[in-house]
Amino acid sequence: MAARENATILDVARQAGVSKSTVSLVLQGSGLVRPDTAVKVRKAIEDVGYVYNRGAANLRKAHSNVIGMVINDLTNPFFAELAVGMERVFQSAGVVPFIANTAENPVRQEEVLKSMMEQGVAGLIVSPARGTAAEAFRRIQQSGVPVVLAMRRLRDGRVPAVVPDNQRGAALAAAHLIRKGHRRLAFFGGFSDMVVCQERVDGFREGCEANGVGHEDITVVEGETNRKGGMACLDAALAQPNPPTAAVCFNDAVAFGVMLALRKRGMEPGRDFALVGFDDVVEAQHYVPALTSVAVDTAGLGERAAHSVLRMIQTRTTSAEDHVGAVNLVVRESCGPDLNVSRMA
Amino acid sequence: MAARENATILDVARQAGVSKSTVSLVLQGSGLVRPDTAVKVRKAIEDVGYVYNRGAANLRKAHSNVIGMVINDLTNPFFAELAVGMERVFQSAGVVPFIANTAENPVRQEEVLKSMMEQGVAGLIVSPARGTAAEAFRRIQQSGVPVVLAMRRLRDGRVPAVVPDNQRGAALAAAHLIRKGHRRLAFFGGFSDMVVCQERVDGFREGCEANGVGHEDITVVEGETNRKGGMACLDAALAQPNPPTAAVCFNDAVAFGVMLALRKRGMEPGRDFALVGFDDVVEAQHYVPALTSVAVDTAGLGERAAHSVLRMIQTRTTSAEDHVGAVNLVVRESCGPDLNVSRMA
DNA sequence: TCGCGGAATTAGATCGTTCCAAAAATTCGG
DNA sequence: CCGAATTTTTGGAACGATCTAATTCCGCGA
Repeated sequence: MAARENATILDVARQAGVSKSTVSLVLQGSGLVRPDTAVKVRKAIEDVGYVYNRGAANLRKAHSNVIGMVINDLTNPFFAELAVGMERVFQSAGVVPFIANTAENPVRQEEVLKSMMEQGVAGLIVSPARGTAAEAFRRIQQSGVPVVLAMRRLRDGRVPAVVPDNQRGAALAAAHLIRKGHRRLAFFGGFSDMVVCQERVDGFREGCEANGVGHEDITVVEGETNRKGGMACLDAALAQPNPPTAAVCFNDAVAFGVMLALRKRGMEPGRDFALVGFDDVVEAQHYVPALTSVAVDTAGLGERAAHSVLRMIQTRTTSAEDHVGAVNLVVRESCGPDLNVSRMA
Repeated sequence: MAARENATILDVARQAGVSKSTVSLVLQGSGLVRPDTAVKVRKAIEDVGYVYNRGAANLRKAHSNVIGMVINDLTNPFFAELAVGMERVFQSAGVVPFIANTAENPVRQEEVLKSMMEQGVAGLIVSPARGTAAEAFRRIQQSGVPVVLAMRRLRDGRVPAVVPDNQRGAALAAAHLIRKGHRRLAFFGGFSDMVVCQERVDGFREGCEANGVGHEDITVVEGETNRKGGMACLDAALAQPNPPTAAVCFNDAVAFGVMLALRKRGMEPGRDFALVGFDDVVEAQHYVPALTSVAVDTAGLGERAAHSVLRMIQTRTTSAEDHVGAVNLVVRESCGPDLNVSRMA
């Protein structure tokens, strides 16, 4: 009755008048125990206020029911959404996801990963911090814990990843801007040491070339992948002799930053400068003007990643296929109406 | 050398040529072991690729180094920020925070809490889902695990909470609108069964009365605490015979929703309808028009809550003082210029 | 050389669970 | 009513750490 300080399986056994083994059996829902005994045990569990000690259990069990989600920036709604997608899958698999934030800091990430390993996670989903070396995961994989990267790939591709089709997305965006009549384009945000960024820039270049915009009319401005970075990019780009009239942004946050910077200069996004974002976060459709963006189905990718780890855990392997998610351009208002038609490709 | 499948303290001991006890001592940084032995052991740890098994350790240790953070809506940037504030504190205390999301669902919350308890958390910080009963925490507190509520208080105040001064915040907001010349005010969003909401509505009423706006000129519209809820609230309010000209919103998300709904009707936020938000999320300053909002120092509250749990863990108590954080009104553009003084209510 | 005291190390019990093999209880056919 | 077959239940040995008390080292003064 009176919930003891820390009741164990033994206390439950005593209370129910059975052996600890029987209690254990009931706990894992084994069909071996007679129904009325099970009922008795469950009642005893209630009565003594027993809480299962997973730590002790994991000592014997092959693997735990926790999966670690290590995310590089929880404050970006984009990643929060990714997390939510994964949670959905895990929940129905009886797995508990523990989320941790690395704040884009590789050192912190190292600590967090260590912690998760110590905690005995069955698998890991990681959206790696900028500057993460593949090395960081070798150890983990070696000890048999499956790792799946989400949203960001590593240069050394030994770690399976679930990512959107960055290249195609950026190409679509570039093509759209050119179709609108723009001839001098820029890519804003990200750093060349991030694989995602490289992919997007590559796609952007590809989209430009394919539509008749040459190397000399392209500017790539590196910068942080948040609002502040976006503002800086715009300033840098407009300071050039022959400034671009439109930009594909590394992500929506950068695009929002660019909008801000434009307004600050008395320019109107969409009319005086065209913008395409990337990720299509919820905010994109609510901004004024609504942001044209490359939609990547974040939650879907999250689910996919979750399924991947689950399968890897089951099959006891640490390798898996990469998965590249489809993207599509959601056209809204941030690229304005078509520029005049007199221009030819 | 070759990292074994799962090296234990014993393997390390063997490798270093000492006993497991010595290794254990080194692991917890005891000064009892001779420095060169410690070095030898640490090398062995590296060599065999040992990972500490916290589950096993917790079996003997008084309490673990994990603290659970249970959050009701991770996709709200507001809560993400709260989480980040807490993490900062925990990190420097050598504690690892595990975050879980309840998606505002009490059932899910129950599961998550159970999981955390099973995992042997040393403490919990919870931003409770709507409709949480104090009952949910009785068990947990009884078994000696400290719980601190963040941002939301429960009706039955047995659980210590760290919350902003909701009442004062709402009063400030109301006063501001009245000072701007508004005479018919509304409160948008939230439900009367949430304590936070009650507090804010109370403060709103108080602010109105104190500034000469009477009961009959006040409308309170309940609704979800997100964009969608905000849109619904505006529609409901404007459908009234003598509609309000300004509103205090339950939070910024609601305010953003109201802005959207206004635009949809061809009305301009700030000019045709004044708005004050609550929470002052980062987006608030970036919207057009920038949102006037009640700033609550989210990260600060997070830190405060974190410190609270830490202290409770140390002193082995499950009770603590509530803490009410200061608020202040950040005036931006969403309330427009002062209305002209000639008009009367 | 011996004994002594403090520093460093260690054996062994223990934490709360799972799993195995074996024991006990039950069912059933003859 | 017996024994075989089957269903339930159970004791005891793990799992990988910590902790306590005991043991071994080591330098040093007598």
